[in-house]
Amino acid sequence: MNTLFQDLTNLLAQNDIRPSYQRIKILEYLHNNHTHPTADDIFLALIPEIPTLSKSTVYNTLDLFINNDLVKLLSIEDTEARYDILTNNHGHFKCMSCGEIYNFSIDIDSITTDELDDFLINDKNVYFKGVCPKCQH
Amino acid sequence: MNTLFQDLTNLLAQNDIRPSYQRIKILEYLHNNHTHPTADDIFLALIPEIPTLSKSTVYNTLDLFINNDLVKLLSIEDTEARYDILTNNHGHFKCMSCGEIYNFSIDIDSITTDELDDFLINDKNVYFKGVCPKCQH
DNA sequence: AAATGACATTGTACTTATTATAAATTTACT
DNA sequence: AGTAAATTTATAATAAGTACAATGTCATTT
Repeated sequence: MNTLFQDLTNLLAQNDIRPSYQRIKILEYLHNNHTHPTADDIFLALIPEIPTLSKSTVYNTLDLFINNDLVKLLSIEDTEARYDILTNNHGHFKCMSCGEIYNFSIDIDSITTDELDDFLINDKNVYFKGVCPKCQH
Repeated sequence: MNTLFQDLTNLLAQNDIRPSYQRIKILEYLHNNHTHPTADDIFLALIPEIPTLSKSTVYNTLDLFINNDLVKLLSIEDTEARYDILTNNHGHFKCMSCGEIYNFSIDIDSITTDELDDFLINDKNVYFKGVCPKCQH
């Protein structure tokens, strides 16, 4: 059958999150689309399959995933939040011309400073901005 | 007299920005307050001195400063934009408990990857999130 | 298997940061 | 001083996100 669906169901259960259809579908979308979607992107993508889906559910579910470290919130975009399923360390580059957000691999753990020795660090982000190759002419 | 006022006036003139009273005052506030203020913080701080000040002017002026590389836009905060007068390389730490944003020195130039060789990089940001010493108990 | 209570989803209304726009004011220049 | 351009202001519009109450769903107990 659909083993991804089953895997994601298990992943949710492992995190003590009741694997509702909406939650699995949202997680599945994030798993299949590493495009740093907005909440609205996710909503619009799923509405054909789940016509009753509410935006509140999308927001609630994303918050739930963030609090359980399944999903990471990106603040690279000024106007609206973007979401990224949690993967290995990587930075994000935003093209100021076309708006696309690219991943690039980087060892974020190695970025450190003894000025923060007394701080509890839960999350590290590296954001670059500029112009991507496609937009350089 | 007030030499800072004069210095900031000159700084604006050097960047081909007409040094209006509002612009100088907004720049002065950012110079004196490295607190990563929101547009509203700036507006509320200046309204006693400039009763006619409009929020549009604050937004317009901040955009102008950003486009002239006098001010940097921080996207560490999800809900509203924060502004930082341009200084040396440093990262930002946001305490998720009290919301305060701390600076820490870091050599951002040394963060690089050959994956972005063909990208034009204009801006690099390092954001950490966690709990500051004051809030750890 | 029905009842119960907890949890999840939905829809609506609301809040609020930001943007757009047009009018009014100020400034620079002839 | 008069005029055009730049700047500021005020208001209205946009849109992301939140709050909340009502509805629906699920799991467990009896």
